[in-house]
Amino acid sequence: MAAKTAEPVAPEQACPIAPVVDIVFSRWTTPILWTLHEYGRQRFGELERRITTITPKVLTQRLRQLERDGLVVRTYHPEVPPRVEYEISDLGRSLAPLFAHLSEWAAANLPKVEQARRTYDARS
Amino acid sequence: MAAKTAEPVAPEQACPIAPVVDIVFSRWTTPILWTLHEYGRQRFGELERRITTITPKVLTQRLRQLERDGLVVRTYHPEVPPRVEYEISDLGRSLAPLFAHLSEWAAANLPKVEQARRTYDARS
DNA sequence: CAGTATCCATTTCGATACTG
DNA sequence: CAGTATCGAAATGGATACTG
Repeated sequence: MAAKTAEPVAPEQACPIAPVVDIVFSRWTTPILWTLHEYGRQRFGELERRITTITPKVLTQRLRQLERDGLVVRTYHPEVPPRVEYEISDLGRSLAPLFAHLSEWAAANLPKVEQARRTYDARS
Repeated sequence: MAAKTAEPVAPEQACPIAPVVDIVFSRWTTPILWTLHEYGRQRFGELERRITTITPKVLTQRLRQLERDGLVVRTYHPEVPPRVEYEISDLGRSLAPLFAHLSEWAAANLPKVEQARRTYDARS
């Protein structure tokens, strides 16, 4: 908090949480993780139906990313027709308290954000 | 967690934290909030130098958004040359515990994510 | 100093069609 | 069923130059 002169730092170092934000809060990841946490192990099509506005292409991309990061486990059953199941991993589940914390902040403060927006939009 | 049949819900409703994610974790917001929290009230140019890779255009856009959402306070001093100061608001400061929580998760689990990536990239 | 304006590159997205 | 391929639209971002 001291008023030092501005000393440049690497973009990621300017914010220690930047890396985790990229992993956990990139587009579509929270709806996917939330759905997997809420409804348990499920198939590609179920996810697709529950997250109504996502397209299969994007859903695949995001699931691959989450799988690569170890937050989601993909299980392929070589049957005909093929069956694939996705579930949240232990690592993914470890985010639950964080998401709960976020929910609490939202409940307490989202109305304030909305009020701030109304005030801002009203002036000017 | 029950295995109901997939019932479509609105995209935001598929994930209750989606709205707050948009507000708090959209691009550049965490580096900006972090810098304001870390170094206190400061001018546009200081922010620009500390967050080395951001351009003035984008910095302005994000600061406006944060101001509108009530997370940042902008103070204009009508002098010559003009002086503008930005500081984090009480609402913005209320995110500190959440960011700390995120830091803790990162410290404990980022290595696991990196390991998962190495494993994933090694196969296939 | 604190931005704007403009132009352009890149990424991301959605729609659609197709396949093992 | 669980994706992939392809295309084009759109949002976003960066570089640069300029201004009250």
